Formats: sequence, C-alpha cells, structure tokens
Amino acid sequence: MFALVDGNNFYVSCERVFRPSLVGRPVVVLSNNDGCAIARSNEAKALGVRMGHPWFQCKDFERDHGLVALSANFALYGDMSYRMMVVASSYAPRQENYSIDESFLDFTGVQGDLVVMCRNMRARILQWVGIPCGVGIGPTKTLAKLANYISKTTERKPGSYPERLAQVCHLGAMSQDELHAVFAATDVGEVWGVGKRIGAQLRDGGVSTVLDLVRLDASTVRRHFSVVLEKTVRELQGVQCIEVDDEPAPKQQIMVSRSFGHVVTKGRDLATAITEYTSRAAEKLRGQGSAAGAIVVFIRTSPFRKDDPQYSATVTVPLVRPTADSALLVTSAIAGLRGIYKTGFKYAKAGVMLVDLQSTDVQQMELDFDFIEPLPGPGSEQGSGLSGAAVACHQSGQRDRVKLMSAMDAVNGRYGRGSLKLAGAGLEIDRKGWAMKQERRTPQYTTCWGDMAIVRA
DNA sequence: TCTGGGGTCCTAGGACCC
DNA sequence: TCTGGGGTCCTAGGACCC
Repeated sequence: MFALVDGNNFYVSCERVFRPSLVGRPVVVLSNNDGCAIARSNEAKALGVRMGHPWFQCKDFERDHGLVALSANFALYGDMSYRMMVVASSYAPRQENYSIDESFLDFTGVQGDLVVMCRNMRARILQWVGIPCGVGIGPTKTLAKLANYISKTTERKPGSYPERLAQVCHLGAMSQDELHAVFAATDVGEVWGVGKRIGAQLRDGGVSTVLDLVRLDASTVRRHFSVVLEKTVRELQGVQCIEVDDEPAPKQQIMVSRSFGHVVTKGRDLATAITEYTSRAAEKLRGQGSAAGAIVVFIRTSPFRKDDPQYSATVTVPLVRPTADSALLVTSAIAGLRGIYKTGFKYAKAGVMLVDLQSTDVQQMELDFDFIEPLPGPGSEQGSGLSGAAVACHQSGQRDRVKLMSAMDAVNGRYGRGSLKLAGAGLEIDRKGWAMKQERRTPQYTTCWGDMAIVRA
C-alpha cells in the first residue's frame, strides 16, 4: 500500500502558522511579481478566486470581502516543507518527496492499521509543524493520489463523499460496491495524469467519471491514446505501474527565469538579469554535482501587451567543455544574449536553461586546446564584469576554479544567498529597473535570524 | 498599469549508419 | 515494370505534473 500526504492549500497554511489571525479568512498567495494567485484558502476558493487568477482581476475582493493577498515567500515554504517531510518519513520505510507539499509513502512490509497510523501522522504534522494535511491510501500511487483528493474534498465540500473519508481516505480498504460508488461520483479530470486535453477527449467519447475510465480495456486505451494513459488505467485497476522513487536522479535540465517587475528596454539591464539567473542556475548545478554542456538563453516581450511589437528569441550556446563554473557560464550566456538582443522592444521576461548535464564524477579529459580557441581576455567582454575571471581556466587552473566555486557556495550557504557574487550581477541599484515586485511578502520566520518571531509574555 | 516558474515523459519524423 | 531491411540518435512538439 501507498499513501500520499499533501498539505492543504500549502502556501496559505504556511503563512497561517505565523499569522494565526489569517485562519478562517479568505487568503491567497501570489506568484512572483504579485502576478496571479497560486494558492488559495478554502474561503478564497469559495469567493471564486481561481488557480492562476490574475491579481488585478480579483483585487476588488480585497475591499469587498476582506481577501488577504500575500507575496510568495519561498524561503518559508521550502523550510516548512522540509519539516513536514521529516515527520512523515518516520511512518514508512520509503518516502518519495514528490513536490513541495506532497510526499508518497511506501508501506510495503508495514504491519498494522494504516488508517489509524495515518490519522496519527496527520495529527503529529499538525501539532509539530502546524500544517493541516490530507492523506490518501491505495494499492497504487494513482489510487493513493485519488484517495487524497477524496479526503480533501470530503472535508472542503461536505456531502460529496461519506463523511468518514475526510482527512484520511483508504481506497484499498473499501468493498467493491463502495469503491465503485466513489469512482462514479468523481470526475475523470481529477485523475492523476488526466489533464485538460485528455479529459476533454475522454468526455467526448462518453467517459466522464472515474468509474467509466476504470472500466475501459487498458490495451484499447493504449491504441486510442498512449502508453501513458494505459498505465493510468491499469493503476486505477489496482495494477502497479509507477514505482516509488525515493532516490530521484539528478535533474536533466536546470532552468532559472523570471518576469521583470517593469519592462526592460536596455541591453545592459538584460545582461545584469541574465548574469544573476545564470549564477543561480550554476549554484543549483553544483548542488547536484553536475556540469553543463550547453546553456540556453531566452528573452521575450509580453504576449499580454498586444499593441506592443512582439519579439521572442532563444539561443543555445554550446560550451567548449562541460563546466559548472559560474564565470564561464555567464560569459557564454552573455555572448548568447548579444546574439539575440534587439533594440526597440519592451522585454518582459528572460531566462537561462542549463542542458546536456553530466556528472562531474565522470569527466572526459582532453589535451589543452585553449591556444586554438582562446577564451575571452580582459577587455573583450566589456561590461559583463567577469572577463578577468574567465581567462584562467586552463586545465592546470581548473582545480583552483572548482575550489573557488566551492568557497563561494560555502560563503553563500553560511551568510545567505548573494553575499558573494560576480561583479556582473550588479549592485542593488543596478537591479532597480527590473527586480521582482513583492510588495506583500511576509518575514522569513524560520530561515533568517532577523525575522524570527518574538514571543512577549 | 497589472497575467509564475519550474520540471518530466512520450512520440513522430528526419538524418544517418551498415 | 522493377528500388532492402534494420537500426540509432537527435529534435521539436505535445501532453502532463506541481
């Protein structure tokens, strides 16, 4: 049996831990730049705020219904997630942390009443971490996921399912009749793996509930749709097709991209932003022990500003050899940016993607060909602020560069992100033109000493 | 005025190989 | 008239997830 543990309205619940006055009120957490709603309390959902609802379209709820909107505080959510996962991990031999607010537990070999255990786990997470969870249990991950949906929906919309399925729902412990009744009451679109497109196609074919889907012949589904949906159907039928992955492989690509707080027109500002994003991506890269074989850079205007001239460009810059060196990656990214930047456009977003990732354990050694393809020297990269640093990367110097990067990561780990950075990333004043808008961010209660909550007797 | 930021897997088709 | 058979690798695009 498997369980899926999932924090309710996770980001909102994190905020409520430190601001209990928000309990019972409609609350949303906004995306970067306070653009749209990415988490909603049940009260906000009841008001009609949709997932991804642009904030400027639901702003009136603030005045009319007391809706509270907060900027996303990912430092807080990441830390609360860690705490929740640690508590959950003590209940099962294997755990897969599937997303920031969800983890699968594999109960293989575990004795005892799983419902009792999961109710206990739920209570402990609520008491120790402060986050309310829903738990779904089933013989496959897809069924556990569905059970989780049922547990939360029973709680949020009383009457949709039998009351005892609230909070913890065990589909593997139901009679066939009861299971089918639950399936019949659930829309096919709620199934993990059935999105908008497939959902519509299924409904066109008369398959509108989970019961309809589970009754299909799996191999027919493969012919009409795909092997992916076939697995989903088999999993719903109780045949395990998707394993619990408790040791996720390193990422195959690492992306950092942001929408700007204001539109950007100057190449210089784009270069500063690209430098910062590349540095952040390089940190992630080193964090998983990989090196990148190429870097993709993209810039684009806003598709929502229909009257403005539109421009979007992407360039892939191959690296001479795989590297995790921030300065080398930034040099390449800036070179790529020069190739695609055009004046006269209002840029709204930019980003970088590190691709062709490989482990630094396995390295292709080579003769030193740097004299054939000289790296940029001082002065050749005017304005990027890293030319001096980029010169020294001959093989003999590579070990020192690796040490330099480790030192930088260690300092930033100890004193906070951005304490030590490449000159090209600019000072605070250089970021003014494009930095993210976060006007409603709460303190980083658990990850910053200065923000720690103080209790007064 | 104002619309997020990450990821994965699968498939089809083309280039190329012997 | 008649034009093999089998493979791999890469890329782009589409679907899904949170």
